[in-house]
Amino acid sequence: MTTSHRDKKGKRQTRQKVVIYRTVITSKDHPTAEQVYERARKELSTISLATVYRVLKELVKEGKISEIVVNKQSRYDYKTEYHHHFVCTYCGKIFDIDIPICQMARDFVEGPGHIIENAQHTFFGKCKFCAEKEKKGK
Amino acid sequence: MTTSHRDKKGKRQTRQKVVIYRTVITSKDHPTAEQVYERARKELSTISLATVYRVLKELVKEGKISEIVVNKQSRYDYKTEYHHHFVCTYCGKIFDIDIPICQMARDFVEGPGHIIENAQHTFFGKCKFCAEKEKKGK
DNA sequence: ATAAGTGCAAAAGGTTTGCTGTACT
DNA sequence: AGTACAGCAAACCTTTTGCACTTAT
Repeated sequence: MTTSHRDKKGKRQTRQKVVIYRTVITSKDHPTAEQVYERARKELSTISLATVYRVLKELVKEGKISEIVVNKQSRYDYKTEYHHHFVCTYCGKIFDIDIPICQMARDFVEGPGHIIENAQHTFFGKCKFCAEKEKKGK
Repeated sequence: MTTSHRDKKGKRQTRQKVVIYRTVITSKDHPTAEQVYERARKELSTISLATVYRVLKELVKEGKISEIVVNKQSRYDYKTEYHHHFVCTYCGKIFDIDIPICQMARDFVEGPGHIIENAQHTFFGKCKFCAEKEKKGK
């Protein structure tokens, strides 16, 4: 029996998947699907946006990358451990807030009997850099 | 000087606004814009969806209602005090989790100098009722 | 009277999908 | 060989917008 490049579910290894995965893993700025597409295109110019969407969704389901939603738009994150985000509504940048979900919040959800499977905790506001820029501007 | 029904910004009081506001205030289930539209239509059948969208946005900006986003779709909430939400991914129901933002999380954001203006903290999972239903089903 | 607001239909923006052809195993 | 996958364009769904008409003040 030869070594198979196909996973348990019959998924195949394609050039597109490799490029998309590498693109996300090397992007530290929470890119949108469109941005992943633009970056992946530099390596594989014939790739299509539909494929990018399909592969991103597959990678998320497999737990290889994670997805966050900001302004009703998906963004992809090479970090898969849970963390919060801070979104600057002035410059658009997204900052990782590396803390787990607060235990009290968790208790308030699980206390009534709900089962947490996922969470998304996002803060919005003015980032340090935009705040400084504004101060100087005056 | 007569008492004006117009607020500071020259906003007028219309039947549409009154109906939409009342609809949200009396809806305890975090309705979508479409649901607000359907409900408002029972009182004012000629109202349009565009007006519902415009008025909801205005009410949110004025702080009279609040908006949460679930699955990239806006939902409206009569409660304006901050709270978290739990979304059941099995039945779609949304539950209020009445706790403020954890102080530690806040400190982790403000520590580096960011300024929090808003937040949205959502949990996803299986609600108490769906969990019970499943247990009985076996 | 006049400017804000409404309704309608079209457009926008992000994402998904059907189909046909391609390529991994 | 046979099935999973890719590319393309069309469809989708929610939300926004331009325009002409209406209405609150």
